[in-house]
Amino acid sequence: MIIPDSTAPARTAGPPVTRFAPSPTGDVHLGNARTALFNLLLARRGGGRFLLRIEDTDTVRSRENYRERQLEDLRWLGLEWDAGPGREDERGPYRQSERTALYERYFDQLAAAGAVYPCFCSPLELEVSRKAQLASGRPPRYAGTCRELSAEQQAARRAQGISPTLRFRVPPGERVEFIDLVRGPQSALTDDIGDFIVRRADGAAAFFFSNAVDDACMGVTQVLRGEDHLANTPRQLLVLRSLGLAPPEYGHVSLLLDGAGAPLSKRHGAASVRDYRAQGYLASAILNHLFRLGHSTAEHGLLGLEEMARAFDPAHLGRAPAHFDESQLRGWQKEAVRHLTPDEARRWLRDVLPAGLDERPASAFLEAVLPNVELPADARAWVEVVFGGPPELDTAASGFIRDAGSGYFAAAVRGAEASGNDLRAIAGAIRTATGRKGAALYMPLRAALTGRAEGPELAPLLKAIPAGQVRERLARFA
RNA sequence: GCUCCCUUCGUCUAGAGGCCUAGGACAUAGCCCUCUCAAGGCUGUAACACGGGUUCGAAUCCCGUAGGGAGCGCCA
Repeated sequence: MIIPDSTAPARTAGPPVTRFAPSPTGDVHLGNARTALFNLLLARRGGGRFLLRIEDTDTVRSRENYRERQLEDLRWLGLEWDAGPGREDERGPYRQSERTALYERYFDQLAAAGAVYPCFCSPLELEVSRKAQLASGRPPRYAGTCRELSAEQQAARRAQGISPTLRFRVPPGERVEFIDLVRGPQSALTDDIGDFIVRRADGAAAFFFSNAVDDACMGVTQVLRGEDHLANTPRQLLVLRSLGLAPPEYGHVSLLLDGAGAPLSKRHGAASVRDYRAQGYLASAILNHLFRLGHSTAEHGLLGLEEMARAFDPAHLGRAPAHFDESQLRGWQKEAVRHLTPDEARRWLRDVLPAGLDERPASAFLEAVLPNVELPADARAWVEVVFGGPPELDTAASGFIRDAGSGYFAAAVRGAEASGNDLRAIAGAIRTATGRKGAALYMPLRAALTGRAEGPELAPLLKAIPAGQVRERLARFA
Protein backbone atom coordinates (compact mmCIF):
# COMPACT_ATOMS: atom_id res chain seq x y z
CA MET A 1 0.00 0.00 0.00
CA ILE A 2 1.14 3.47 -0.69
CA ILE A 3 0.46 6.51 1.37
CA PRO A 4 -0.71 9.23 -0.95
CA ASP A 5 1.68 12.03 -1.68
CA SER A 6 1.32 14.43 1.19
CA THR A 7 2.25 17.44 -0.86
CA ALA A 8 -0.58 17.29 -3.33
CA PRO A 9 -3.65 18.45 -1.44
CA ALA A 10 -5.32 21.80 -1.42
CA ARG A 11 -3.85 22.59 1.96
CA THR A 12 -1.01 24.37 0.19
CA ALA A 13 -3.38 26.65 -1.60
CA GLY A 14 -3.77 29.14 1.24
CA PRO A 15 -1.08 31.30 2.76
CA PRO A 16 1.73 29.25 4.32
CA VAL A 17 1.87 28.56 8.02
CA THR A 18 5.27 27.65 9.37
CA ARG A 19 6.67 27.24 12.84
CA PHE A 20 9.72 26.94 14.97
CA ALA A 21 9.38 24.46 17.78
CA PRO A 22 12.30 24.46 20.19
CA SER A 23 12.48 22.52 23.38
CA PRO A 24 13.66 24.61 26.30
CA THR A 25 16.69 22.52 27.15
CA GLY A 26 19.46 24.91 26.21
CA ASP A 27 20.20 28.18 24.52
CA VAL A 28 19.33 28.83 20.90
CA HIS A 29 22.33 27.92 18.82
CA LEU A 30 23.15 28.99 15.31
CA GLY A 31 21.61 25.88 13.78
CA ASN A 32 18.32 26.49 15.56
CA ALA A 33 18.41 30.13 14.68
CA ARG A 34 18.85 29.32 11.01
CA THR A 35 15.92 26.91 11.09
CA ALA A 36 13.78 29.55 12.75
CA LEU A 37 14.88 32.13 10.22
CA PHE A 38 14.09 29.92 7.23
CA ASN A 39 10.66 29.13 8.57
CA LEU A 40 9.89 32.74 9.27
CA LEU A 41 11.06 33.71 5.81
CA LEU A 42 9.01 31.00 4.18
CA ALA A 43 5.90 32.30 5.93
CA ARG A 44 6.59 35.96 5.28
CA ARG A 45 7.35 35.61 1.63
CA GLY A 46 3.99 33.97 1.10
CA GLY A 47 2.08 36.39 3.30
CA GLY A 48 1.52 33.63 5.84
CA ARG A 49 2.05 33.13 9.53
CA PHE A 50 5.04 32.04 11.57
CA LEU A 51 4.30 30.23 14.80
CA LEU A 52 6.42 29.55 17.83
CA ARG A 53 5.69 26.44 19.83
CA ILE A 54 7.50 25.38 22.96
CA GLU A 55 8.07 21.65 23.12
CA ASP A 56 8.38 21.17 26.82
CA THR A 57 6.89 17.72 27.30
CA ASP A 58 10.10 16.51 28.88
CA THR A 59 9.65 17.97 32.33
CA VAL A 60 13.00 16.68 33.50
CA ARG A 61 15.08 18.45 30.90
CA SER A 62 12.92 21.45 30.22
CA ARG A 63 13.70 24.54 32.18
CA GLU A 64 11.63 27.63 32.52
CA ASN A 65 14.62 29.91 32.36
CA TYR A 66 15.80 28.37 29.09
CA ARG A 67 12.40 29.06 27.65
CA GLU A 68 12.70 32.70 28.59
CA ARG A 69 16.22 32.92 27.26
CA GLN A 70 15.16 31.39 23.97
CA LEU A 71 12.32 33.83 23.53
CA GLU A 72 14.67 36.65 24.33
CA ASP A 73 17.27 35.43 21.85
CA LEU A 74 14.70 35.07 19.09
CA ARG A 75 13.35 38.54 19.75
CA TRP A 76 16.85 39.95 19.80
CA LEU A 77 17.44 38.42 16.40
CA GLY A 78 14.24 40.05 15.22
CA LEU A 79 12.52 36.73 14.63
CA GLU A 80 9.08 37.73 15.87
CA TRP A 81 6.35 35.11 15.83
CA ASP A 82 2.80 35.81 14.69
CA ALA A 83 1.42 33.43 17.27
CA GLY A 84 3.02 31.68 20.18
CA PRO A 85 4.00 32.40 23.75
CA GLY A 86 2.79 35.85 24.73
CA ARG A 87 0.73 35.97 21.60
CA GLU A 88 -1.89 33.31 21.99
CA ASP A 89 -4.74 32.69 19.60
CA GLU A 90 -7.41 30.07 19.05
CA ARG A 91 -4.87 27.46 17.89
CA GLY A 92 -2.99 27.59 21.14
CA PRO A 93 -1.89 27.07 23.79
CA TYR A 94 1.58 27.14 22.32
CA ARG A 95 3.29 25.23 25.10
CA GLN A 96 3.01 21.50 24.78
CA SER A 97 2.87 21.15 28.54
CA GLU A 98 -0.51 22.87 28.32
CA ARG A 99 -1.86 20.69 25.55
CA THR A 100 -2.25 17.41 27.40
CA ALA A 101 -6.03 17.36 27.13
CA LEU A 102 -5.77 17.56 23.38
CA TYR A 103 -3.21 14.78 23.30
CA GLU A 104 -5.44 12.60 25.44
CA ARG A 105 -8.23 12.87 22.92
CA TYR A 106 -5.95 11.73 20.17
CA PHE A 107 -4.52 8.93 22.28
CA ASP A 108 -8.05 7.71 22.80
CA GLN A 109 -8.69 7.91 19.12
CA LEU A 110 -5.59 5.87 18.36
CA ALA A 111 -6.53 3.34 21.00
CA ALA A 112 -10.04 3.02 19.63
CA ALA A 113 -8.59 2.32 16.21
CA GLY A 114 -6.24 -0.30 17.63
CA ALA A 115 -3.30 1.72 16.39
CA VAL A 116 -1.55 1.70 19.74
CA TYR A 117 -1.02 -0.74 22.56
CA PRO A 118 0.29 -0.50 26.11
CA CYS A 119 3.86 -1.64 26.58
CA PHE A 120 5.05 -2.83 29.95
CA CYS A 121 8.68 -3.40 29.10
CA SER A 122 11.04 -1.69 31.50
CA PRO A 123 13.78 0.65 30.29
CA LEU A 124 16.30 -1.92 31.41
CA GLU A 125 14.68 -4.73 29.44
CA LEU A 126 14.56 -2.54 26.39
CA GLU A 127 18.16 -1.63 26.69
CA VAL A 128 19.24 -5.23 27.06
CA SER A 129 17.22 -6.14 24.01
CA ARG A 130 18.75 -3.30 22.00
CA LYS A 131 22.26 -4.29 22.94
CA ALA A 132 21.62 -7.90 22.05
CA GLN A 133 20.31 -6.93 18.63
CA LEU A 134 23.21 -4.62 17.98
CA ALA A 135 25.66 -7.31 19.08
CA SER A 136 24.22 -9.79 16.65
CA GLY A 137 24.40 -7.29 13.80
CA ARG A 138 20.75 -6.43 13.64
CA PRO A 139 19.20 -2.99 13.80
CA PRO A 140 17.91 -2.21 17.28
CA ARG A 141 14.15 -2.25 17.11
CA TYR A 142 11.42 -2.91 19.57
CA ALA A 143 11.03 -6.67 19.74
CA GLY A 144 7.24 -6.58 19.92
CA THR A 145 7.07 -8.18 23.36
CA CYS A 146 3.85 -6.44 24.36
CA ARG A 147 2.36 -6.18 20.90
CA GLU A 148 -0.10 -9.04 21.22
CA LEU A 149 -0.76 -9.08 24.95
CA SER A 150 -4.24 -10.29 25.85
CA ALA A 151 -6.54 -8.21 28.00
CA GLU A 152 -5.84 -10.56 30.90
CA GLN A 153 -2.11 -10.24 30.51
CA GLN A 154 -2.37 -6.48 30.38
CA ALA A 155 -4.53 -6.45 33.47
CA ALA A 156 -2.02 -8.65 35.27
CA ARG A 157 0.84 -6.28 34.56
CA ARG A 158 -1.19 -3.31 35.65
CA ALA A 159 -1.99 -5.16 38.84
CA GLN A 160 1.74 -5.35 39.46
CA GLY A 161 1.75 -1.59 39.49
CA ILE A 162 3.55 -1.17 36.19
CA SER A 163 2.40 1.90 34.34
CA PRO A 164 2.78 1.24 30.66
CA THR A 165 3.91 3.36 27.79
CA LEU A 166 1.78 3.55 24.68
CA ARG A 167 3.35 2.20 21.52
CA PHE A 168 2.31 2.85 17.98
CA ARG A 169 1.60 -0.31 16.04
CA VAL A 170 3.58 0.13 12.85
CA PRO A 171 1.79 -1.69 10.05
CA PRO A 172 4.00 -4.27 8.33
CA GLY A 173 4.85 -4.46 4.67
CA GLU A 174 4.14 -0.92 3.63
CA ARG A 175 6.12 1.71 1.87
CA VAL A 176 5.78 5.24 3.20
CA GLU A 177 6.45 7.91 0.65
CA PHE A 178 6.64 11.66 0.80
CA ILE A 179 8.17 14.48 -1.12
CA ASP A 180 10.74 16.38 0.81
CA LEU A 181 10.77 20.10 0.13
CA VAL A 182 14.52 20.12 -0.23
CA ARG A 183 15.48 16.54 -0.98
CA GLY A 184 12.74 15.42 -3.30
CA PRO A 185 10.96 12.06 -3.22
CA GLN A 186 11.70 9.91 -0.18
CA SER A 187 10.50 6.52 0.77
CA ALA A 188 10.87 4.09 3.63
CA LEU A 189 9.70 0.58 4.44
CA THR A 190 7.58 0.18 7.55
CA ASP A 191 9.38 -3.10 8.18
CA ASP A 192 12.46 -1.01 8.94
CA ILE A 193 10.60 0.87 11.62
CA GLY A 194 10.01 -0.57 15.06
CA ASP A 195 6.91 0.14 17.11
CA PHE A 196 7.68 3.43 18.78
CA ILE A 197 6.44 5.11 21.93
CA VAL A 198 3.84 7.83 21.56
CA ARG A 199 3.12 8.27 25.25
CA ARG A 200 5.60 7.84 27.99
CA ALA A 201 4.95 5.97 31.24
CA ASP A 202 4.45 9.27 33.03
CA GLY A 203 1.68 10.10 30.61
CA ALA A 204 3.57 12.71 28.65
CA ALA A 205 3.28 12.73 24.87
CA ALA A 206 6.42 11.75 23.01
CA PHE A 207 7.97 13.82 20.25
CA PHE A 208 6.91 11.79 17.22
CA PHE A 209 3.36 12.14 18.34
CA SER A 210 3.01 15.59 19.87
CA ASN A 211 5.14 17.31 17.29
CA ALA A 212 3.17 15.86 14.39
CA VAL A 213 -0.22 16.29 16.02
CA ASP A 214 0.46 19.89 16.92
CA ASP A 215 1.62 20.76 13.43
CA ALA A 216 -1.57 19.33 12.04
CA CYS A 217 -3.82 20.93 14.64
CA MET A 218 -2.18 24.31 14.33
CA GLY A 219 -2.64 24.28 10.59
CA VAL A 220 1.06 24.23 9.82
CA THR A 221 1.54 23.80 6.09
CA GLN A 222 5.32 23.60 5.79
CA VAL A 223 7.96 22.43 8.19
CA LEU A 224 11.58 23.21 7.57
CA ARG A 225 13.68 21.33 10.09
CA GLY A 226 17.04 19.70 10.61
CA GLU A 227 18.13 16.73 8.60
CA ASP A 228 18.24 14.69 11.79
CA HIS A 229 14.48 14.38 11.47
CA LEU A 230 14.52 13.02 7.94
CA ALA A 231 14.65 9.34 8.80
CA ASN A 232 11.90 9.77 11.38
CA THR A 233 9.44 11.57 9.19
CA PRO A 234 7.71 8.34 8.09
CA ARG A 235 6.74 7.66 11.72
CA GLN A 236 5.03 11.00 11.97
CA LEU A 237 3.28 10.45 8.68
CA LEU A 238 2.04 7.12 9.98
CA VAL A 239 0.69 8.68 13.18
CA LEU A 240 -1.05 11.46 11.29
CA ARG A 241 -2.57 9.04 8.85
CA SER A 242 -4.00 6.93 11.67
CA LEU A 243 -5.52 10.05 13.12
CA GLY A 244 -6.87 11.25 9.80
CA LEU A 245 -4.94 14.49 10.14
CA ALA A 246 -3.34 16.27 7.21
CA PRO A 247 0.44 16.33 7.45
CA PRO A 248 2.43 19.42 6.58
CA GLU A 249 5.02 19.34 3.86
CA TYR A 250 8.39 18.58 5.34
CA GLY A 251 11.70 19.95 4.18
CA HIS A 252 14.92 18.81 5.76
CA VAL A 253 17.83 21.17 5.73
CA SER A 254 21.26 19.81 6.35
CA LEU A 255 22.93 20.31 9.65
CA LEU A 256 25.27 23.16 10.37
CA LEU A 257 28.87 22.14 10.88
CA ASP A 258 31.65 24.01 12.62
CA GLY A 259 35.02 24.70 11.05
CA ALA A 260 36.26 21.26 12.02
CA GLY A 261 33.28 19.60 10.39
CA ALA A 262 31.53 18.64 13.62
CA PRO A 263 27.79 19.30 13.97
CA LEU A 264 27.17 22.58 15.69
CA SER A 265 24.28 21.22 17.66
CA LYS A 266 26.56 18.82 19.48
CA ARG A 267 28.89 21.51 20.64
CA HIS A 268 28.36 23.55 23.71
CA GLY A 269 28.75 27.21 24.42
CA ALA A 270 30.52 28.91 21.61
CA ALA A 271 27.85 28.29 19.01
CA SER A 272 24.98 29.88 20.88
CA VAL A 273 23.35 33.07 19.70
CA ARG A 274 23.87 34.48 23.16
CA ASP A 275 27.59 34.08 22.98
CA TYR A 276 27.89 35.88 19.71
CA ARG A 277 25.63 38.57 21.03
CA ALA A 278 27.81 38.92 24.11
CA GLN A 279 30.84 39.31 21.88
CA GLY A 280 29.10 42.21 20.25
CA TYR A 281 27.97 40.64 17.01
CA LEU A 282 24.91 42.33 15.60
CA ALA A 283 21.71 40.47 14.92
CA SER A 284 21.71 41.54 11.30
CA ALA A 285 25.23 40.16 10.80
CA ILE A 286 24.22 36.80 12.21
CA LEU A 287 21.01 36.74 10.19
CA ASN A 288 22.77 37.60 6.97
CA HIS A 289 25.32 34.88 7.44
CA LEU A 290 22.71 32.29 8.36
CA PHE A 291 20.60 33.34 5.39
CA ARG A 292 23.41 32.23 3.08
CA LEU A 293 24.29 29.05 4.89
CA GLY A 294 22.82 26.21 2.91
CA HIS A 295 20.83 28.71 0.91
CA SER A 296 21.81 30.63 -2.17
CA THR A 297 20.56 33.94 -3.39
CA ALA A 298 21.43 36.43 -6.06
CA GLU A 299 21.23 39.26 -3.54
CA HIS A 300 24.64 40.36 -2.41
CA GLY A 301 24.48 43.12 0.14
CA LEU A 302 23.33 43.23 3.71
CA LEU A 303 19.65 42.34 3.73
CA GLY A 304 16.89 43.16 6.16
CA LEU A 305 14.27 40.56 7.10
CA GLU A 306 11.82 41.95 4.56
CA GLU A 307 14.33 41.73 1.78
CA MET A 308 15.38 38.27 2.86
CA ALA A 309 11.77 37.16 2.81
CA ARG A 310 11.45 38.37 -0.75
CA ALA A 311 14.70 36.72 -1.78
CA PHE A 312 14.18 33.47 0.12
CA ASP A 313 13.60 30.47 -2.07
CA PRO A 314 13.17 26.98 -0.62
CA ALA A 315 14.18 25.61 -4.01
CA HIS A 316 17.59 27.06 -3.29
CA LEU A 317 18.11 25.25 -0.03
CA GLY A 318 21.18 23.08 -0.23
CA ARG A 319 21.36 19.42 0.57
CA ALA A 320 24.98 19.34 1.65
CA PRO A 321 25.96 20.29 5.19
CA ALA A 322 27.17 23.86 5.50
CA HIS A 323 30.06 25.06 7.62
CA PHE A 324 29.57 27.97 9.90
CA ASP A 325 32.52 30.20 9.17
CA GLU A 326 33.60 32.83 11.62
CA SER A 327 35.43 34.84 8.97
CA GLN A 328 32.26 35.04 6.91
CA LEU A 329 30.39 36.19 9.98
CA ARG A 330 32.99 38.89 10.51
CA GLY A 331 32.48 40.05 6.97
CA TRP A 332 28.78 40.48 7.61
CA GLN A 333 29.50 42.09 10.93
CA LYS A 334 31.60 44.70 9.17
CA GLU A 335 28.73 45.36 6.79
CA ALA A 336 26.23 45.49 9.60
CA VAL A 337 28.30 48.00 11.56
CA ARG A 338 28.54 50.22 8.52
CA HIS A 339 24.78 50.21 8.21
CA LEU A 340 24.18 51.22 11.81
CA THR A 341 22.35 54.51 12.31
CA PRO A 342 24.01 56.87 14.81
CA ASP A 343 21.38 55.97 17.39
CA GLU A 344 21.85 52.25 16.90
CA ALA A 345 25.59 52.66 17.07
CA ARG A 346 25.37 54.50 20.35
CA ARG A 347 23.14 51.82 21.81
CA TRP A 348 25.38 49.08 20.49
CA LEU A 349 28.45 50.62 22.12
CA ARG A 350 26.87 52.00 25.27
CA ASP A 351 28.98 49.72 27.44
CA VAL A 352 32.27 50.91 26.02
CA LEU A 353 31.57 54.63 25.65
CA PRO A 354 32.65 56.70 28.66
CA ALA A 355 29.84 56.96 31.19
CA GLY A 356 27.92 60.21 30.98
CA LEU A 357 29.36 61.20 27.65
CA ASP A 358 27.28 63.92 26.01
CA GLU A 359 25.59 63.36 22.72
CA ARG A 360 27.79 65.69 20.67
CA PRO A 361 31.15 64.21 21.60
CA ALA A 362 29.63 60.76 21.35
CA SER A 363 28.48 61.45 17.79
CA ALA A 364 31.82 62.92 16.85
CA PHE A 365 33.57 59.88 18.24
CA LEU A 366 31.33 57.40 16.47
CA GLU A 367 31.53 59.23 13.18
CA ALA A 368 35.31 59.12 13.33
CA VAL A 369 35.83 55.64 14.66
CA LEU A 370 32.98 53.43 13.48
CA PRO A 371 34.49 52.72 10.05
CA ASN A 372 37.38 51.07 11.87
CA VAL A 373 35.30 49.07 14.30
CA GLU A 374 34.11 45.52 13.92
CA LEU A 375 33.42 44.59 17.51
CA PRO A 376 32.94 46.66 20.65
CA ALA A 377 36.40 45.65 21.77
CA ASP A 378 37.82 47.61 18.83
CA ALA A 379 35.86 50.66 19.88
CA ARG A 380 37.09 50.32 23.42
CA ALA A 381 40.66 50.76 22.23
CA TRP A 382 39.72 53.97 20.44
CA VAL A 383 37.85 55.27 23.45
CA GLU A 384 41.16 55.07 25.27
CA VAL A 385 42.96 56.89 22.51
CA VAL A 386 40.39 59.64 22.11
CA PHE A 387 39.23 60.28 25.65
CA GLY A 388 42.26 59.10 27.63
CA GLY A 389 45.41 61.03 28.32
CA PRO A 390 48.24 61.43 25.82
CA PRO A 391 48.64 57.97 24.28
CA GLU A 392 51.73 55.85 24.53
CA LEU A 393 53.64 55.67 21.28
CA ASP A 394 54.27 52.44 19.48
CA THR A 395 57.53 52.07 17.60
CA ALA A 396 56.18 53.20 14.25
CA ALA A 397 54.69 56.30 15.83
CA SER A 398 57.93 57.17 17.63
CA GLY A 399 59.75 56.95 14.32
CA PHE A 400 57.46 59.46 12.66
CA ILE A 401 57.75 61.86 15.56
CA ARG A 402 61.53 61.69 15.77
CA ASP A 403 61.73 62.30 12.06
CA ALA A 404 59.41 65.31 12.21
CA GLY A 405 61.39 67.23 14.84
CA SER A 406 60.30 69.92 17.29
CA GLY A 407 59.82 72.66 14.70
CA TYR A 408 57.09 70.58 13.12
CA PHE A 409 55.21 70.31 16.37
CA ALA A 410 55.73 73.93 17.33
CA ALA A 411 53.95 74.84 14.11
CA ALA A 412 51.28 72.23 14.81
CA VAL A 413 50.59 73.70 18.24
CA ARG A 414 50.27 77.17 16.75
CA GLY A 415 47.82 75.84 14.19
CA ALA A 416 45.81 74.07 16.84
CA GLU A 417 45.66 77.11 19.09
CA ALA A 418 44.50 79.30 16.27
CA SER A 419 41.88 76.98 14.89
CA GLY A 420 40.79 74.50 17.49
CA ASN A 421 40.57 70.99 16.15
CA ASP A 422 40.63 71.77 12.48
CA LEU A 423 42.85 69.47 10.50
CA ARG A 424 43.14 71.75 7.50
CA ALA A 425 44.29 74.66 9.63
CA ILE A 426 46.79 72.60 11.57
CA ALA A 427 48.16 70.93 8.47
CA GLY A 428 48.34 74.32 6.77
CA ALA A 429 50.41 75.78 9.58
CA ILE A 430 52.80 72.85 9.44
CA ARG A 431 53.09 73.00 5.69
CA THR A 432 53.96 76.67 5.82
CA ALA A 433 56.60 76.12 8.49
CA THR A 434 58.18 72.95 7.13
CA GLY A 435 57.25 72.59 3.49
CA ARG A 436 56.12 69.04 4.18
CA LYS A 437 53.30 67.41 2.32
CA GLY A 438 51.61 64.05 1.90
CA ALA A 439 52.48 61.35 4.37
CA ALA A 440 55.41 63.35 5.76
CA LEU A 441 52.94 66.07 6.67
CA TYR A 442 50.18 63.95 8.17
CA MET A 443 51.80 60.90 9.71
CA PRO A 444 53.66 62.66 12.53
CA LEU A 445 50.39 64.34 13.44
CA ARG A 446 48.61 61.03 13.56
CA ALA A 447 51.45 59.52 15.57
CA ALA A 448 51.46 62.30 18.15
CA LEU A 449 47.68 62.34 18.45
CA THR A 450 46.96 58.62 18.57
CA GLY A 451 50.24 56.93 19.37
CA ARG A 452 49.96 54.67 16.36
CA ALA A 453 50.54 54.69 12.66
CA GLU A 454 47.13 53.55 11.57
CA GLY A 455 43.54 54.30 12.40
CA PRO A 456 40.47 56.32 11.40
CA GLU A 457 40.65 59.40 9.23
CA LEU A 458 42.37 62.26 10.95
CA ALA A 459 39.93 65.09 10.33
CA PRO A 460 36.94 63.51 12.10
CA LEU A 461 39.23 62.02 14.71
CA LEU A 462 40.50 65.49 15.58
CA LYS A 463 36.95 66.69 16.02
CA ALA A 464 36.39 63.87 18.49
CA ILE A 465 39.42 64.52 20.67
CA PRO A 466 38.88 67.16 23.38
CA ALA A 467 40.47 70.45 22.27
CA GLY A 468 42.81 70.79 25.23
CA GLN A 469 44.02 67.27 24.61
CA VAL A 470 44.98 68.04 21.04
CA ARG A 471 47.22 70.92 22.09
CA GLU A 472 48.71 68.93 24.92
CA ARG A 473 49.51 65.94 22.74
CA LEU A 474 51.18 68.10 20.13
CA ALA A 475 52.98 70.32 22.59
CA ARG A 476 54.85 67.49 24.25
CA PHE A 477 57.01 67.11 21.12
CA ALA A 478 57.45 70.82 20.38
C1' G B 1 25.43 -3.55 12.60
C1' C B 2 21.17 -2.00 9.57
C1' U B 3 18.46 2.04 6.98
C1' C B 4 18.71 6.82 5.06
C1' C B 5 21.12 11.53 3.58
C1' C B 6 25.33 14.12 1.60
C1' U B 7 30.21 15.27 -1.46
C1' U B 8 31.69 21.88 -7.10
C1' C B 9 37.35 27.17 -5.41
C1' G B 10 39.61 28.24 1.78
C1' U B 11 34.00 29.19 2.96
C1' C B 12 28.75 29.82 1.11
C1' U B 13 27.13 28.43 -3.44
C1' A B 14 25.33 28.70 -9.31
C1' G B 15 24.85 24.58 -12.22
C1' A B 16 18.66 19.98 -13.75
C1' G B 17 23.41 16.20 -20.75
C1' G B 18 25.94 20.47 -25.06
C1' C B 19 25.18 27.78 -23.15
C1' C B 20 31.22 25.26 -18.54
C1' U B 21 37.63 27.72 -21.29
C1' A B 22 32.77 25.59 -14.56
C1' G B 23 29.80 31.56 -12.92
C1' G B 24 29.05 34.70 -8.39
C1' A B 25 29.80 36.30 -3.21
C1' C B 26 32.97 36.36 1.06
C1' A B 27 37.99 35.35 2.30
C1' U B 28 42.91 35.88 0.03
C1' A B 29 47.06 38.28 -3.26
C1' G B 30 48.54 42.47 -6.34
C1' C B 31 47.57 47.31 -8.28
C1' C B 32 44.84 52.09 -8.13
C1' C B 33 42.85 55.75 -4.79
C1' U B 34 44.85 57.72 -0.23
C1' C B 35 47.99 60.92 5.76
C1' U B 36 47.56 55.36 7.74
C1' C B 37 43.77 51.68 8.35
C1' A B 38 39.03 50.68 6.57
C1' A B 39 35.84 51.61 2.46
C1' G B 40 35.74 51.91 -2.91
C1' G B 41 37.66 50.58 -8.06
C1' C B 42 40.47 47.12 -11.12
C1' U B 43 43.17 42.48 -11.77
C1' G B 44 44.61 37.72 -10.12
C1' U B 45 45.13 32.78 -7.41
C1' A B 46 41.66 28.95 -6.45
C1' A B 47 36.91 23.68 -7.17
C1' C B 48 33.38 19.38 -10.12
C1' A B 49 36.06 13.31 -3.87
C1' C B 50 37.76 8.75 -6.69
C1' G B 51 36.86 4.66 -10.24
C1' G B 52 33.88 2.49 -13.75
C1' G B 53 29.84 2.80 -17.09
C1' U B 54 25.60 5.13 -20.40
C1' U B 55 26.00 8.88 -24.41
C1' C B 56 28.34 11.83 -30.39
C1' G B 57 28.82 14.62 -25.69
C1' A B 58 28.57 14.24 -18.20
C1' A B 59 29.79 18.62 -12.81
C1' U B 60 24.90 17.09 -14.46
C1' C B 61 22.26 10.12 -15.56
C1' C B 62 23.62 4.82 -13.57
C1' C B 63 26.83 1.53 -10.58
C1' G B 64 30.71 1.03 -7.21
C1' U B 65 34.58 2.97 -3.75
C1' A B 66 36.17 6.45 -0.23
C1' G B 67 34.94 10.20 3.16
C1' G B 68 31.31 12.87 6.11
C1' G B 69 26.49 13.06 8.56
C1' A B 70 21.83 11.33 10.51
C1' G B 71 18.31 7.74 12.28
C1' C B 72 17.34 3.09 14.73
C1' G B 73 15.74 6.37 22.72
C1' C B 74 10.14 6.32 28.07
C1' C B 75 15.58 13.22 23.98
C1' A B 76 13.52 16.55 20.88
